[in-house]
Amino acid sequence: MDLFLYNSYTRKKQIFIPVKDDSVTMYACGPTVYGPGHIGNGRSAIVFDTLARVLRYKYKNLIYVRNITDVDDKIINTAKEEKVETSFVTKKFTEEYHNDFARLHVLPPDIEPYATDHITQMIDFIKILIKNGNAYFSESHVLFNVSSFTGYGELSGRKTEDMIPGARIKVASYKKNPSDFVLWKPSPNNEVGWESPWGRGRPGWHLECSAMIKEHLGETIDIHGGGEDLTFPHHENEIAQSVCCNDKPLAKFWIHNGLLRTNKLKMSKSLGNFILMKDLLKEYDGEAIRLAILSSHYRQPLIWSSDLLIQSVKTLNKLYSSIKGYDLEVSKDECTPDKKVLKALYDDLNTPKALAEIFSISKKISKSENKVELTQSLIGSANLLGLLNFSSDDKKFKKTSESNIDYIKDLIEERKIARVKKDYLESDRIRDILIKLGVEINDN
RNA sequence: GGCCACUUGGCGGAGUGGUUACGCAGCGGCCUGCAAAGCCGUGGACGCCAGUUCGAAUCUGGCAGUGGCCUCCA
Repeated sequence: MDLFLYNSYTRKKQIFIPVKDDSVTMYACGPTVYGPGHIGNGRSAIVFDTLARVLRYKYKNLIYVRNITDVDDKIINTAKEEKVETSFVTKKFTEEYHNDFARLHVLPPDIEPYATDHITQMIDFIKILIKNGNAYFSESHVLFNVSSFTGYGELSGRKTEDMIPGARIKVASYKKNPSDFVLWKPSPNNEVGWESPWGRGRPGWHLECSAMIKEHLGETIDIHGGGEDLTFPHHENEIAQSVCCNDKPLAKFWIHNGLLRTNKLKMSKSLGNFILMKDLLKEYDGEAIRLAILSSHYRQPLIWSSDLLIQSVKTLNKLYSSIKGYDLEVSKDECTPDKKVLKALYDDLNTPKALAEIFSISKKISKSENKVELTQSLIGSANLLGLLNFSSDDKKFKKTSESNIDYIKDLIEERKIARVKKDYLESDRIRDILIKLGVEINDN
């Protein structure tokens, strides 16, 4: 079965054929660790994790790289405000991201490079760009000369002359051209920095990805991904740097996930309308959040709401109850994905369609003679989406906070006694309380 | 101003030139002390206006609305 993916670069759905037959390379832009992650960061991680799972299923080898940006002005500013070292900030939030992602059942990437571990590679990268005439030194900065690269703007579909220079950020004096971007910038002695041929300084944002891709995956990779908002300028600049440095295309496929919205507006740190992963995870299980994200196609904008989450919790409970008992008879490696589910996923990661097929298997189980077989197919399919990670005996998918558990257990016990006494008035009263606490009662 | 998306039932959300998507919620039934779950059944939709066509929610054009990007962002 062929895999099709929508390539942002060509704006078409195309058949995916890796550069090397059995080995696939994928790079996704990871977070800048200057603050806690919001659910938009989570969407991106979940989308590329799901794609990685599908690629791993189809191909023998996948090398999936997701970076950590641990040098950046925002990190420096946070450290200043909190009066701590930048390494304290980056360590703290890297850990938070790792925790949040794990609870969303996002598997760790094969390689997770840190920008600060690749300063040498970045300096070498700049040297080549200067030598090739694509970069210049000006007022302690090294800048990429956009006019030296004819392919500039092809990914994002824009021309430099269409853009309004300084529309949001005023044009710096050291730039020859408003579109030029920083490869290296000076650092004062009291800020994080590294020695370089251009003085003590630090790299510009876009450079790390180009340098780390080259280091870990090679000059041309199969898939480069990230949020839609990174298309311009970040990915456009990566292409410019890498193509000019290596004289080869950077990536065969560009994959971008759509942005999350709250009400009408995109969720973003700058607008302040974001929902933190860690806050959401206090109230909902990660699997329900993951289901909520995958219930929409990855390229579509998704309006985030509590209704969506409540629906996901219910749906997940139904899936678990359909395999209740049967899942204990199967081992994970006997579980292979259903053909129709695979077909949906191979069609540009159509997770809503894949979920519809999963529901259809789930519905069949109770009526079927081959309950175990269908359970295997259901679990195998759901696992490919990072769902149904627990056994049906675990109650982890319920929307219940840890602190309530003892109280809930007591209530359930009291209700049992009331029912034995046939005091149904009392048992119904307790059930109402439990329902309000988000606990569903299943008497059989 | 330039460029790019999107618009499907109460809500979420796929897909297709003619036939049930699916999920949640609703309604009717079986089951149950009553519920829930499960099972059976069921109503309800394709932004607006033209065009192409035997037939358009699907293709084409126009319009409207919503959103994104134009050097912070996933």
